[in-house]
Amino acid sequence: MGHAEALLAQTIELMFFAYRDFTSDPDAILAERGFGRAHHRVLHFVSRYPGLRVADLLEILKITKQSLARVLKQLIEEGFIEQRSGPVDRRERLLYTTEAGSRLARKLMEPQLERVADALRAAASKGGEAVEAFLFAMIDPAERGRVLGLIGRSRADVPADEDER
Amino acid sequence: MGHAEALLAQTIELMFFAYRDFTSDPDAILAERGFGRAHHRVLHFVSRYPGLRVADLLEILKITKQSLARVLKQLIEEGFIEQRSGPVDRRERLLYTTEAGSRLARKLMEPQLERVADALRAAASKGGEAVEAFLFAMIDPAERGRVLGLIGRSRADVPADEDER
DNA sequence: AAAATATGTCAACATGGCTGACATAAATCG
DNA sequence: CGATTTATGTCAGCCATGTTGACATATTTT
Repeated sequence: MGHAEALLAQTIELMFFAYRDFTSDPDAILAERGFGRAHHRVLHFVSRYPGLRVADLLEILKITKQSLARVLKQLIEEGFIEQRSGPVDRRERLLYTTEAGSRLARKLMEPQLERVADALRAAASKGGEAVEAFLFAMIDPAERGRVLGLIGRSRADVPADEDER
Repeated sequence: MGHAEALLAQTIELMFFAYRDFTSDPDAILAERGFGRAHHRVLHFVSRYPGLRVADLLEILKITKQSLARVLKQLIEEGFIEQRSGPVDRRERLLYTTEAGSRLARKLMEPQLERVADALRAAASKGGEAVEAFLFAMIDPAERGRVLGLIGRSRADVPADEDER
């Protein structure tokens, strides 16, 4: 594996780690309510884009109607999302969050906002290295040493000045 | 939601889209062999970090021993990964890819390498906007219009000059 | 010799993907 | 108008992959 490719492979791994930790905060909150990550995704997009149709959600999430129906049904039954018929095309069911839904969506997004804000701040000054710095900073602070330790095992040119910020 | 926060929320969504598509290429290859994403993760890390212990994998993947054992067992039985006892501590089982395992890991990584390389190229010149450009470029080209269309619905300051590269 | 550690294994369960078939209502087309 | 297409819902059932908790074994450490 060449030098350039090793850098790319590292970025692949940073993607994994960043996403792993990016989802961990909301997961913890969801578990308290008996919801899962699938509920979060639906609630998030409906909250951010009110009036979304079922078909829109299917395209966004890239899941099947059945998978979506399961979680959407629960969110509706438990009063987090409500539907209205499309004013022009009455076959469409437009999705909106209820007051409770908005609150939960907000609560779930909060730790992610903070994580992303921190990561962007860490990446801002870095110019060309902005991306790696960003993804690295997305990883739990407590986990960064471990990730560096692992990544450092395969190669030399790790952003070692980046640790434990 | 303030202006700055809307930008952050967009980045959260880009993280989702980028990861969604980042995993889609290997998923398709894995499906042919009856493997899933979990197999990929194990194979990838063992391939990149030969001699990894089971405990290391557990920490990296943040899954339980049982979840790991299931897929690891299959990878070993089907001849993609082999174990050797630790030379110093014989309780440890050090994991290595076989020749077939290396080939598969390589094949799975290839589309991701390409995607990341493209995305980094797209982000390189962008300075402060490097991160968004990177994540955006991680999304399937065919999907970018849809994502822009969606994201454009909530806000104005979208990187609209970024589309269909 | 006892305790701690690394790993494996079992049973059981939950979530969230999937397929394929079929139903309904509404819109659109010829 | 009648036929077709579209948007959505729903059912049964399957599979992958996450979970817990208990327990077994070999090996190392104390």
